[in-house]
Amino acid sequence: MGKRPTSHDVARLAGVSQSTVSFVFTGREGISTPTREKVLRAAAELSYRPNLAARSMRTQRTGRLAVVIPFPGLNLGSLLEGAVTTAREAGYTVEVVNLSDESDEAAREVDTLLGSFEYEGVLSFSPLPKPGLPSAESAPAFLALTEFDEEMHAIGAFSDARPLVEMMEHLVGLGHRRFLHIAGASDYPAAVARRDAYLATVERLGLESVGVVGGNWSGIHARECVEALADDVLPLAIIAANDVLAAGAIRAAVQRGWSVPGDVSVTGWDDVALSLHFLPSITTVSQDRRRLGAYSMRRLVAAIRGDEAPELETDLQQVIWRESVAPPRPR
Amino acid sequence: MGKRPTSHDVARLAGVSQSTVSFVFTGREGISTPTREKVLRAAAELSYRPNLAARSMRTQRTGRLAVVIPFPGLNLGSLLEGAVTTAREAGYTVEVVNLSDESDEAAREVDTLLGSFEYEGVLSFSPLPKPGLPSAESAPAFLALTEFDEEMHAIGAFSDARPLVEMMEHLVGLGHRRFLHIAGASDYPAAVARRDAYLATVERLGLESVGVVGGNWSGIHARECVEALADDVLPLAIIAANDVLAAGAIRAAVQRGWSVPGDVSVTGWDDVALSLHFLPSITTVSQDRRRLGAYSMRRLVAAIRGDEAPELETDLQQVIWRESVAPPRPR
DNA sequence: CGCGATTCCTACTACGTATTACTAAGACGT
DNA sequence: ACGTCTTAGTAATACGTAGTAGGAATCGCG
Repeated sequence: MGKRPTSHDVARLAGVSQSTVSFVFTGREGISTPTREKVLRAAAELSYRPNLAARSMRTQRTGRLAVVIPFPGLNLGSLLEGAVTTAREAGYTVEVVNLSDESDEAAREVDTLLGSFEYEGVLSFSPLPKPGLPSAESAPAFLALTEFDEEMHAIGAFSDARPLVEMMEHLVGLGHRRFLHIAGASDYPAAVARRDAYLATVERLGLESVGVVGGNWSGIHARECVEALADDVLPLAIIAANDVLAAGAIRAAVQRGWSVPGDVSVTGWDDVALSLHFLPSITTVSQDRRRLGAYSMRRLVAAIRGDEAPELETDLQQVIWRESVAPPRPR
Repeated sequence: MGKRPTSHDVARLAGVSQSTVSFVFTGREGISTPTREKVLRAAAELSYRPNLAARSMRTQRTGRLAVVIPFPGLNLGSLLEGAVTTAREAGYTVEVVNLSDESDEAAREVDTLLGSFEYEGVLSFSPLPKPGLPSAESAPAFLALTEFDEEMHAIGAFSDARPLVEMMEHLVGLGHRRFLHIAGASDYPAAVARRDAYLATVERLGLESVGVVGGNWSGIHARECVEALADDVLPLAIIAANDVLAAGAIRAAVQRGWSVPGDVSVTGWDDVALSLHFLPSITTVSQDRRRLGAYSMRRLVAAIRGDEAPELETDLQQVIWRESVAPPRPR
């Protein structure tokens, strides 16, 4: 069982020079069709594949990107899938990295990542420690999905809170006036964006806000927040940053004897698999995570190549109306 | 803003030869402490990092592993995280790959993956097309988490169905005699293992089985299966392969006017976030997915190095008893 | 003091590719 | 027939590292 074949082996078998083999594989012109086919046949016979390490050393390019995955294991699923597929189409391979949960340790890891020259770009699905960008000098192109870009636009539509506004306006249309927001962890820009959108909408429409509670992604905590509400708060519309928070809220409300959606309407976010089967099923925002991942990867690749950023896709999120929302029952 | 520093640059700055720098970084003995420190100081000043492409070309090793992620985006989360962390500790980087959803296309992709010499090992979290292993000659070490190994033991405890037996025995202890299994997709070994364990337990304890239904991971389908049950099937214990299936089953049961857990007890699997807040909360099997990922990666690394496989960890799964299970109500 | 053993370091080379500079051989126009 | 242009290929080289072979100085020991 010999060694891995090289372009020299292919050249010998095909009766040409190594340069010719290389030209065929890099697609350079000036190779006649018969020669090209001879080379390809020889390569197939030896099942030759270019040595990427050698190529990378020669071209000074790695063709590799890093993806930082979130620590709490926020459902990656199709997000990663979309990103990987897109990267491959662009000729890149994707490596997975995760950061320490200790903040300063993580900051150093990010620096190492950027300064390592191993990656042409880094895509982060995780909130990054504050001093993330600083040492990015001759560093690789960089994009953090969950961060805001220089124009303070949330990148990747992850943080696009417009569906929240749509839900609130709909609830107002149904007759709701009193709202509560259960927020997510504040180091997630998406959570901040939703909270801001909530406050702005309350202001704009002149609604009554019982408050903004929560501040992490814990369903238990959401329960406790609802348990702590005053008895006379009904009817109420609860805007949760998350399906988990929404589920906790619904459970607490039902256990207090409140009817959902009769007394309390609740909305979530993410369209988690169980939301559809919940009792009542949860009104939520579904995300096309695959396209979301693909979009952010396209954006990263464009940044690396110096192309202009691809247009922000707008229809990546969609409100799914379900049983947990209804007009407030007159008391 | 020059070029990336090389070991030659470090050597020049430290006043030693390039070999010495290399020796320092590969940890070879025979370098005096003062010299070592001189080199390290110079390296730090230039913020030198070894060029992995060059190293890989020299050593004929890539130090890279591939992870195949499942197509439907089965929750990866901490699974991937555990695997990546373990791989890094072992000195490997992890690349993510996903396969086409067309089966023969995917088979070719797997072959390419194994024959590419780019990876020292491949870990699959996804069911692989049938002819997965064949051309693995001088191919890299290989491990498919969701597959069975040569001894027909399910690898990685993913397919370890013992908690299912534990749940059934407990239900029998509560007084249950009549069972139903809602199975998962049969190309997932875990689903097959659970179904087999169900059938074996029914046989062993002499229980009445209403049947094995399902066959995919759809909660809607689970609903339909429960809706199709006869009226006189109560009391009943439903063993679902999944929390989603369990949720669908509960919803259908409640909508038929059956009490859960009064008339019907239900169990799931996975301890999805919403299960705790469901009404009733769902008895399920929690998995330490992080350790699961770490374990499978350890196993892969051991296979690559020719070490013997690490012992199968047994406490990776644990039954979580919740409200959806109770003694059958006398009718 | 002689001589092998040990310690510490250096010179040099191979790894497999992409690419630049070059050459040989036709094709073409006058 | 001669010079020029085009086409199709080859020879040679650099990329940055790890490791092999070797050399110089020091040490140990009788």
